[in-house]
Amino acid sequence: MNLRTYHHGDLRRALLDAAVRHIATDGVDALSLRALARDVGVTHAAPYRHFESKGHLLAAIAEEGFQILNTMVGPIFGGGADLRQAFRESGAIYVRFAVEHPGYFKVMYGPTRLTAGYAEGLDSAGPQELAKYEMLVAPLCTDGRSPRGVALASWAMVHGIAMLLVDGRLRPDLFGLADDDYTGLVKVITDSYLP
Amino acid sequence: MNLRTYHHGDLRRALLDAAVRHIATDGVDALSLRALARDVGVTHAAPYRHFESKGHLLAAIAEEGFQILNTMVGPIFGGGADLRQAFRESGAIYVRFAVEHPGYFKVMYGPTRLTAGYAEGLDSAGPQELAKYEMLVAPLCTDGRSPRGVALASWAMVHGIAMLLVDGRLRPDLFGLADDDYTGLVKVITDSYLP
DNA sequence: ACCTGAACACCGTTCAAGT
DNA sequence: ACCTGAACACCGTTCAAGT
Repeated sequence: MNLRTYHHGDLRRALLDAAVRHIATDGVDALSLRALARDVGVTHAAPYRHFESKGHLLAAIAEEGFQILNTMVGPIFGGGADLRQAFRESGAIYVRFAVEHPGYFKVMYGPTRLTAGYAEGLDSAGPQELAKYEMLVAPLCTDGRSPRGVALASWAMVHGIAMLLVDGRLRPDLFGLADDDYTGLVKVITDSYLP
Repeated sequence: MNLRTYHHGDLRRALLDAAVRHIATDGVDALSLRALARDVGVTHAAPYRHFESKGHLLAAIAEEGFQILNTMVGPIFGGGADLRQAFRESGAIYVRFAVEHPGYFKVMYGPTRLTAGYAEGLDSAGPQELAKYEMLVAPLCTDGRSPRGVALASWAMVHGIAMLLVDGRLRPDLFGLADDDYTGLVKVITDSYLP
């Protein structure tokens, strides 16, 4: 928040932070590079010294978001923790990330056209996550169910909840829960379905 | 597609159709009222005789979309059809609607800010669907599972699949299926989870 | 190396004026 | 009743010029 060091120093960082903040409240399609530049105290052309285009800025945000999500989910499966429990917890963390970092989530899982093609590997971000999930869940599938099917079903379920929450289309109080009790929401669905 | 009758006749209809077509291919945030007017062969100010704003245009599209979806899902649960089977089928239809009418789906389930506040009842479109689902699924919950939980879990799952497909983030060929075999994808998850 | 200022081709929206 | 044309305040992007 030290605005003075931003202008000379790390304009790139300042732009990324401001963008994430704007997107969290107003959505990604309302983002304006010019407004961003104004907020950071710089001319509307200055951002182009750090990002080739608006799309490249968004791609950089998506990349950071996936890194953050990975560092949140990674430790869950580490060590000798109960795999069944870890699997449930990973879903809650996915939703928690979405709700607590909507500025990242909306870019990561918005329309692919926003980010794909502007940075390496973002196009396959979905399939990659799915493959990871599949390997993790495989040991739980002792009853003949396909690991890939279970991975897809649980990813879709958790992703659906996250999307509906972030878009303001689902509120925990519909289930008699506190407004910020998204973990409770996740428990509602895991109690119905997850292995 | 009779362009001559559009100009005098039903500009409103022409604008809605053109918008759905544009959104299907380019996404909702790339939609331009001026480009729409150009496509239909009319001045950029003409749409304002039929819609108060871009938001009202989008809200009208969302309303139409929910009507279409309802007429597709409604008959599934009618009559004495097997409820279990109907429940599975309704999920496939939700996904089919999304994939075959992405121009509608992207507006209906895009950021609420796009449509909420521009037309009656759109704000609660999500919760309404959930309540309907809950009533339909209740008779299936003979094992003590909460109908609301089952409704949420299955809605989220199916919605997640639809979102990932429409955003181009999930392709059926990841599962050895044909590129347009979204029904197969739905079967993959129902075989893992649905009651 | 990094930022500015003017410029270009676009937007959404408004409004007087035309038929 | 419905559409036009000019106008306003915005965009994203480019580029010569400044330090």
